Amino acid sequence: MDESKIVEVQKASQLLKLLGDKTRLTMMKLLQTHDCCVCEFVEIFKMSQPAISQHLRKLRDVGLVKEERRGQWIFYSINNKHEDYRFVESILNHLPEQDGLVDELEVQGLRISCN
Amino acid sequence: MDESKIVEVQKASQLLKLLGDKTRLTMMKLLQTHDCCVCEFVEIFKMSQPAISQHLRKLRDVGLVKEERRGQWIFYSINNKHEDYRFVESILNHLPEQDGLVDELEVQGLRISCN
DNA sequence: TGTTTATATAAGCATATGATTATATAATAT
DNA sequence: ATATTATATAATCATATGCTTATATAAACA
Repeated sequence: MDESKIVEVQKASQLLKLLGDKTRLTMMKLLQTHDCCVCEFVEIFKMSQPAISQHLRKLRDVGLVKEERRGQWIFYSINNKHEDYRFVESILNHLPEQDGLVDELEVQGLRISCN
Repeated sequence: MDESKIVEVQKASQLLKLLGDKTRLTMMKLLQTHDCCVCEFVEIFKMSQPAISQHLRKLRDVGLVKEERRGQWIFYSINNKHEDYRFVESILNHLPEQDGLVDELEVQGLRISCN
């Protein structure tokens, strides 16, 4: 009752279903602190490139993430302008940091950075 | 980061998947304020009794709800002792009250009350 | 220009999900 | 004891989901 922003049940269940997948939920948590490109996700999740692309598409289709080309890579980032961003954020804030996953990439020299 | 209780991603995604269904999410929101029996849900959701029973079973299987027999009815209630109750609660708190659904039952004389 | 690299999309497939119908169980009412 | 009422479970089925493989696209590079 005290929560800042009200989300209609229909909308909320749609968002929860999207987040109700381990891969996508981890992606979102990661994106809270790091923009990532597709190939980084492929490494992190040890999952095929199409599989990753398809998860990102679902997140993008509802506007939870944005894509932006940087050089030869396409980077994904959290869309904090999303109408229900506060709702999503409050969920992600209950999850443990996933920075370790990105750190591993760094160690392996697989982290993409193009600023 | 400021959220009280940390939920592992695996566990969180499982819970979110459960809540990522309009019927179950509404059930949980309703149960925040009213214990309900199966036949009330059947009326509220205009859904078959087995369909309702199966949704409740999923919620019960992960311990989000408890069941208790009262006379000829079996009432369901929120299990606020659930390990991740705070997490779930914080989600439900973003949703609009669903009391109207129970009020309708009352009007139709279909509200079950046995105290 | 042609090749490589990064990503997206399409088609196909196995499994998961949510509903239905039919039936079982268990308490209540007659 | 039997019938009724409330609920659960099982079997079935259509649709959704998430992955794979194959292919398209589009920028970067030689």
